[in-house]
Amino acid sequence: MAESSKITKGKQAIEIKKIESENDRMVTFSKRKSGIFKKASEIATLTGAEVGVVIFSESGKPHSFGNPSIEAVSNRFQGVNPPPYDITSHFAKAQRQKRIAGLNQKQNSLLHQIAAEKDREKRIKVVAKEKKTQGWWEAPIDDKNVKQLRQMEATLEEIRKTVQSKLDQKKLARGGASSASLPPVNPP
Amino acid sequence: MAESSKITKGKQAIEIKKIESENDRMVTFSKRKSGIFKKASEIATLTGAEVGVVIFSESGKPHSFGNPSIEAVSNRFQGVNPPPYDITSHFAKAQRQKRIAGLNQKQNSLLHQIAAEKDREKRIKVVAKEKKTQGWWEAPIDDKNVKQLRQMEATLEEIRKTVQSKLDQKKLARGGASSASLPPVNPP
DNA sequence: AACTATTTATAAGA
DNA sequence: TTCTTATAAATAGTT
Repeated sequence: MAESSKITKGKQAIEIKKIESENDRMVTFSKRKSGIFKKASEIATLTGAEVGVVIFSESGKPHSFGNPSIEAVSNRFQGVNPPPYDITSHFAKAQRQKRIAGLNQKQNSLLHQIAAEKDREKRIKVVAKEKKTQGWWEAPIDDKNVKQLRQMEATLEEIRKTVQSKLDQKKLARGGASSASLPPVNPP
Repeated sequence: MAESSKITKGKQAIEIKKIESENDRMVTFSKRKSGIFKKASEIATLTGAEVGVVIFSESGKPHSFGNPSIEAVSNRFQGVNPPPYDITSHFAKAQRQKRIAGLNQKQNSLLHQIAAEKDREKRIKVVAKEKKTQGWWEAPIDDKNVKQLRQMEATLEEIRKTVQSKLDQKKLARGGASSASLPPVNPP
């Protein structure tokens, strides 16, 4: 057939090196992330393996996938994993009540900690800006630390939301592999 | 050409469900594991992401891949990623390496800890079934969130220490009205 | 482990 | 973001 009859060039081989265009980079990230998560899911199903994948996008946003692999690496960030255990017994119910109470405590604790960490981040920034006079005996501070803190905050925030959600529902529905990605957290 | 001239059937679509034959399962595991690691490597290079993958084969053996390294990714998650930039002082560099070495010694790779945790988890479940009078923090049977929270708390605590250390060194204690030290984390 | 014949993933484009 | 198309890449079945 004539070349001109082709609608698109279709997939072309690309060199495996950082994609220059930021937009293309993000598109590729999104597509390939899905691909990897799918593959991870498949190897788990096909071979009975347990899999955990964590990807920090360039912006520092965490994306993860975990197969039902009990808790292992499982969606610790997203917390979308449901416990498929029956809670029919009277005893189990009581047990659950206890746990919820515990989560409530932790909820408060988490909020407090998040706030505290954010406050510390600010102070780190200040210190970093004034580090001109830093002496050799002082531990260097750089932007990397701030970035890491943000990641931790984002992760914490996601877990917090999950916990909050459970508290709101007051129930642990089963469901399984919901979407692996989620609408992450507020950037600075 | 005649169909019979084909040497093999080539790749055939398969259903995504556990492969019955143990041998086939292992072969598939091996092939797909390689595929996933390759994909993980590529997304990291192409998009500048950081990736960590852990796969527990059916036999329980952990296989991991990480870019920059599985340790780096998991350490980053724990907030102790070594920041290798703009070092103005030769001595500061050494000093920091010291500190990082210390932290690394105290903290094992998160992902590998999880590997070890798998076994413990099973035992906990067994115990939980027999002793149903435990508190929620004792990880009763189906709670994944508690574990997540505890992990996060531990991580936070590490970051806190690091940050606190830096602040102390900076003598930037500031009338620190903000949160005191967050201590509890672990219930009696 | 190597080899095909196909299926699957995905780069480009819309 | 989601869909389509053409093609590159991965891999199931075989040797």
